Amino acid sequence: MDNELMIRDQIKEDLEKALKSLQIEQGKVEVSRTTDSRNGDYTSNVSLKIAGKLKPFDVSQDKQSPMEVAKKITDSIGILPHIEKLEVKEPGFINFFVKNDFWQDEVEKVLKEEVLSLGGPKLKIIVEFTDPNPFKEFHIGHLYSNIVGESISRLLEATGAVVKRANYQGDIGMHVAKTIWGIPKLLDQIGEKFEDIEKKDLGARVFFLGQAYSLGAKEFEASQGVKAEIAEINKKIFAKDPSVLAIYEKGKKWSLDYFEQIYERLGTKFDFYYLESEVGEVGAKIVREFLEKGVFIKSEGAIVFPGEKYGLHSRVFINSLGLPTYEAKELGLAPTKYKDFAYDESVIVTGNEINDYFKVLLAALAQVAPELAVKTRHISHGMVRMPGGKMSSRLGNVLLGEWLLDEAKKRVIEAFEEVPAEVAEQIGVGAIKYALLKGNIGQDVNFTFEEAISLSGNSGPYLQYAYARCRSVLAKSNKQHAKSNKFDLENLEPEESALLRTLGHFEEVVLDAAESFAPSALANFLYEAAQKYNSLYNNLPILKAGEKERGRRLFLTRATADVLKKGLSLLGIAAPEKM
RNA sequence: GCGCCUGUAGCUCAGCUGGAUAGAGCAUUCGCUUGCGGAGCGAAAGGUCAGGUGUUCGAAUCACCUCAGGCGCACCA
Repeated sequence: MDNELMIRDQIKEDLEKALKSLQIEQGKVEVSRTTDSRNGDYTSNVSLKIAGKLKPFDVSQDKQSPMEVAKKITDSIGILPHIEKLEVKEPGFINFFVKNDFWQDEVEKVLKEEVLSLGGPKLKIIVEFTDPNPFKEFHIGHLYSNIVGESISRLLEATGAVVKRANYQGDIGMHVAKTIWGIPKLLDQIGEKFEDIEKKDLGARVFFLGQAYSLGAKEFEASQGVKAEIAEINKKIFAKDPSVLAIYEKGKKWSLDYFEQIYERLGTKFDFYYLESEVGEVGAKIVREFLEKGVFIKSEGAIVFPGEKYGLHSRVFINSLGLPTYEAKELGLAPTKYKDFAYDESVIVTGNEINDYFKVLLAALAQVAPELAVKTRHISHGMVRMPGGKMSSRLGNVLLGEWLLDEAKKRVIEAFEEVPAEVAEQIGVGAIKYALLKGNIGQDVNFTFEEAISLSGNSGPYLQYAYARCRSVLAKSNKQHAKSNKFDLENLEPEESALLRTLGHFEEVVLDAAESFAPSALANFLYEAAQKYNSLYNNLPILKAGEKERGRRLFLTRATADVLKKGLSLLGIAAPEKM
């Protein structure tokens, strides 16, 4: 998009101008998309809002009627370039009907762009997401975080921002100590030696670590003695004690290599990796420095941030052993990121179970680095729930991210006939991504394979199928027709008009989705577009239509394919040509 | 106990910076193929927007209360 305003904003400006010329004071004018095409393309409720506050033009009345105000406004607006007609409707809405050729131009603009670019400010934004922990499982929560973070990153890029992806991995802390404590115990239980484990493939090795963690975590809670042993191991890990170092380094590498395999499947490439072991000391230093300034206080041998002062709760930043907790590490992470990339905005995507914790953290950050705190934005997502109960890595009944991907692919292969493995992967991963992104990210998702894959309806495969169908129609068309853009826009069939208008809103929807960090807004828009195309496809001939209609419908087919492909890509979903 | 989030059709969810007749998908019932991919399309049926009070010309949307569920509340992350 060039510097031109979006039509919605143009209408807004026109309304504001009209109000000014009528000498009506009104701060914000709202213009929104209509839900019913009979009411035009855009509507404003401005006269309803202001009528009650205005002095009557006519002294015989004690109030302005919204209808009258709306009429005065529309008279004052006059004729606008892209507007077919203006209408005032009870009880006082002003409806704008946009010309067909404007929508055609909008759609063509999108078609011309290789990559969608809304030409917004080139903000520097760092987006942190996924954040799995070495020595623990990569579970479906991490998968969700990755899918949300990747989509948000792509949406922000589309607006013109320069986005860097960051991944923060907890390679040090109590969970690591629990795993390392659990390793020899687990080896005993299964009657194997560490050397045996080393010979296994990567997935099996990482699975072993997860089991060891689960064992350690269980015993940690069950026994005071074990608790002390694990705390001791934790101290040794921080001190890089030779008795634990070798196994620590090996386990860490296994985990990180394994995570990398999953990122590749998901289509994420991180620009920065941060490890807790690296930012821990930075954070601890900050805490000690601000302990003297009174931001932090000592309590029961630990250093805590007194959150109650800010209407929150207190949290430990440095524990009584002198080791930084996650909180202190996170405090060190903010300036470390900034050193790598002087961001305008820092977005952190996590599960919503740590919302309150994050508020405390941001309050602490506001004390030690206010300039960074104001740039930081926490986006949280809900839990992925599957029929069959809760998951907990502590109890060892966690659902692995890799399992979800494999299972989806397997089911795609079963359900589809003769689908190449590569396409099955794209459909499977796309199905999962779409299922997780089509709802509000802040809420929990009830995930079922049936809904995500095998059923029709609002699903990834439905959108991919619509795309593949468009490609198929285009492949069978005369190429010259498919490329000509000039055609008759008079007497559009309802299906054509509805589709053209929907597609024309693409950029507006992407912008809104990016601004509100809501991939679901885009997902639902794409579904609407696919539905409208399918409706046209089923009700009107395309290739066998008359000359005039064929050109027009092929253009719409091409535009639908393009919007679906670009839109799905912003959700991180591939669009196979055939499926 | 305190804090945050959630409650919309049988089920899963959109809609929430107040606006026009509350929308989809699944499931149920009926229909559409001598045509471009039927994994599709069309239609029917399905609602006390948890309940109550308030604010407003107008409330699913805002405020307050009640009920129900989820999550969190100091040395895990």
